[in-house]
Amino acid sequence: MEEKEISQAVIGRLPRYFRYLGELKDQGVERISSQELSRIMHVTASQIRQDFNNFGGFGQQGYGYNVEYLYTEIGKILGMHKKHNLVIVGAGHLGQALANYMNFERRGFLIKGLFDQDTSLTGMLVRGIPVRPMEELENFILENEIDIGVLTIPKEGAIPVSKRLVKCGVKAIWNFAHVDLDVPEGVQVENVHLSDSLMKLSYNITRFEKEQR
Amino acid sequence: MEEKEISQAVIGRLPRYFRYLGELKDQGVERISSQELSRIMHVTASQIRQDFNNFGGFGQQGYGYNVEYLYTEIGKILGMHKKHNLVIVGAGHLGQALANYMNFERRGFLIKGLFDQDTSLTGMLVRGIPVRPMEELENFILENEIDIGVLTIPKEGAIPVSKRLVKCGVKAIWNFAHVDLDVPEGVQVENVHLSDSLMKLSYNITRFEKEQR
DNA sequence: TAGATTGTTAATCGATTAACAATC
DNA sequence: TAGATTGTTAATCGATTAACAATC
Repeated sequence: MEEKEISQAVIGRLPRYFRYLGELKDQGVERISSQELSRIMHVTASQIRQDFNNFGGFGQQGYGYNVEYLYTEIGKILGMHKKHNLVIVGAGHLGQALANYMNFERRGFLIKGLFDQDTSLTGMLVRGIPVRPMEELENFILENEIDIGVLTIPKEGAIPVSKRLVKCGVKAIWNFAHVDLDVPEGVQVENVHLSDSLMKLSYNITRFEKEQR
Repeated sequence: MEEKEISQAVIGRLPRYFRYLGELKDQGVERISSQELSRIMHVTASQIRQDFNNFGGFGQQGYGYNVEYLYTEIGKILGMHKKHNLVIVGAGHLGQALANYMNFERRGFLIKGLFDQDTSLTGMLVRGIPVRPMEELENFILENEIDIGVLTIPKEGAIPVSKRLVKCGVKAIWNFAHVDLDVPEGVQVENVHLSDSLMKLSYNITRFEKEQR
């Protein structure tokens, strides 16, 4: 059974489908056609059908898609039925903000540990999780079956820490540091470069003002 | 003089060029060829030349690109020479983390105000900026020439607040709330959906594990 | 059965890569 | 001038949209 490669363009749209289907489900909507979903989400019906069909036939001709079923299936594709154990490296403002964000826990992303180079923070509790010193990182990862490392440290420290994470076998890094990581094949990296996002915003503001003239 | 539309794919790459060129500049590198940059950034030289040529000829045949000049020009394209005034709506952990992040200020994104529905936070200082009650939002935006509204509130409140921001004439919204905003043409929106980003990570972990089997 | 809507193939569009003439 | 490398055109590739036969 050949597994075809799904493009990252499609993957990138799945969380949004998942969100809309969750909302429809909560509203008690039972079934939906690609056309109706198209109208709500402002994407073409054709794209919706193509996207879903990458994973097999979720719908039924003449009927549409069962909202609850589709929601569950997309959740499975995204791995939402699994639990992931996280450590956050960098207990500054951003690291603390992420540690405090309950919604990740609801989705199965469990924050198990918080680490910081600054030993004056050691022992501080963030939502009940104590900050630990960097020396304990390796042991903690191994003992707690950590999947995902979150980097919320300045760019200078990010590369060496990413190497330590990889060496302990984490499967993925969620990188908020403003630097590109170089990890071995098979270690997943998802970058959240906030300043890049602001720069795009800045560009688009200027572009629109130019268009008006 | 016809301004050609630049694709968002290109725009999305500009901040990364800007970052690498800044680093090269700091290292004292004077000139660089598309081929060399290609090797460093892991993109094709052809793409680099195509991207830059969207904005006119920055290079010189037989020589390459002057790093400092190219850095400055891309900065201008991104609007990095301009200042933007921001308000953050939602003074929770994430809002505070963003308010504390100095690097945005360095890039000309000046955080002028912080707002929160919870009046028990009113007056609290975050990096010297007092938290204000929501009633003051409109006047504050008008008086301080606010460009950009940042939404760091739960999704329930995001849409009404976005409408208030738009009504006061903000040019752009940086949206951290997990909901799609519906704004008039010309108002720029940049979404940072952190949980979507985590879901992609989760998908890619599972995908890789499947491939191995 | 008739109507609706999927699943899927074909057509189009846009983005990336390759090639090379222009030129420093 | 010869060598290097851009700017730009052409070729390729992939993603999106359109169309429609299959089927519930």
